[in-house]
Amino acid sequence: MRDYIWQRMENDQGELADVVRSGGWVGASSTAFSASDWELPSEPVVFPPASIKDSSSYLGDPFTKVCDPLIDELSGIEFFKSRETMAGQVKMVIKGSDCGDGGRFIAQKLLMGGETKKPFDIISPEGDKSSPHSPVMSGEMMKVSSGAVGRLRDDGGGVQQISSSLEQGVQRRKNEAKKVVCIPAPAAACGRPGGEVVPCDLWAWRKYGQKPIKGSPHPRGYYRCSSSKGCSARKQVERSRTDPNMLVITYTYEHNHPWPAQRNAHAGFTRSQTSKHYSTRNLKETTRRSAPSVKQEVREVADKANDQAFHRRHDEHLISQQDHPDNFFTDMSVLEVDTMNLIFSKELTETKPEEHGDKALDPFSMFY
DNA sequence: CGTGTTTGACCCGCGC
DNA sequence: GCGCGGGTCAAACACG
Repeated sequence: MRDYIWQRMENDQGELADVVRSGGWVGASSTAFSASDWELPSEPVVFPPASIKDSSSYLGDPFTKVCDPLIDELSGIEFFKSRETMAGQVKMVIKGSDCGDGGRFIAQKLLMGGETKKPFDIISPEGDKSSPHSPVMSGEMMKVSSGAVGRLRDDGGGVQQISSSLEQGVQRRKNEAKKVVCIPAPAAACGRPGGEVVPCDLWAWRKYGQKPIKGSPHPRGYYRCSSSKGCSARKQVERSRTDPNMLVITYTYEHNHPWPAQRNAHAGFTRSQTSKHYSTRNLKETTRRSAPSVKQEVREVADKANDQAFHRRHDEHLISQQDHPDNFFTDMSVLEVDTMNLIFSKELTETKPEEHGDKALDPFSMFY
């Protein structure tokens, strides 16, 4: 069983940094918050690291109910957060990432916006009783910087109610809680100077602007969440100046609504992926298929495959719930990852059969 | 009609 | 105060 370990720390200046440790989290030093901090280890992390059992800062087994499990509504994968007494530190264990790319996907997914919550509410011992299906979102991991706390937007009228304080107004952009994700640029976007093929991240985004950036040959695209009216979540997409093959996605603000059960703006997804300028009509026709029906069908196929895989493993005595409940549990999570693989494979098969066929896809590829 | 993108104009923070 | 550069607005348009 392998897992990534995610750590968010606060440095001496009160700034938050996110660190992914490939060799254990204990003693990890905080770093400046930059795009590179979000890079995931090339190799999955074996959990628990050998050092962790001897660490006084390790508060318990995150794979037990000591920590509140958080369930990703879409994939069903459970995540666990481990708490730590030291102020300003939050640790998260991403469970069930058996394969490197699978874990990579999951970790990426965690960065994609979040439900609006008070900082660190989600890691209270009691959990979030009001939201039994609390999806794991980046916002829950993010401690909003001091300048952003209390600055709200009016969801109803759509009128932004940024503080009228001059001091806070000046700091509006300065103290914005941001998350930066670096991902490989979709192949289709390579060599395309005029725009980007924006990776899909399950939220619905609407592009509202694009600007050429000084010093960069590539423009920056501005997107806002279109899943919910009044949601202030934003993201910016641009190519890395140092590595044009990488996309730098910056998330600002947080989603003020749960993860959309159905991607209501699936049309947006398909249009962004199959821009009218760069796609064929056939591709657009296939992707226009209604999202709910596809998703339901995919889910059934995935569940069926999941059941078969489970019974096969069980029959082969690879796992035993009675003798090794923990192993049983973790293996189930692995199966859920497999399920996710099937889902994404199915979806892409629906849209691009000539490219993907029935081959199971790397779940990370759904960002393309 | 409701979703989206495009794009020029405008706003605003920030350095000088 | 001024100008630059980044971020946002909103009208026009595309699409099914």
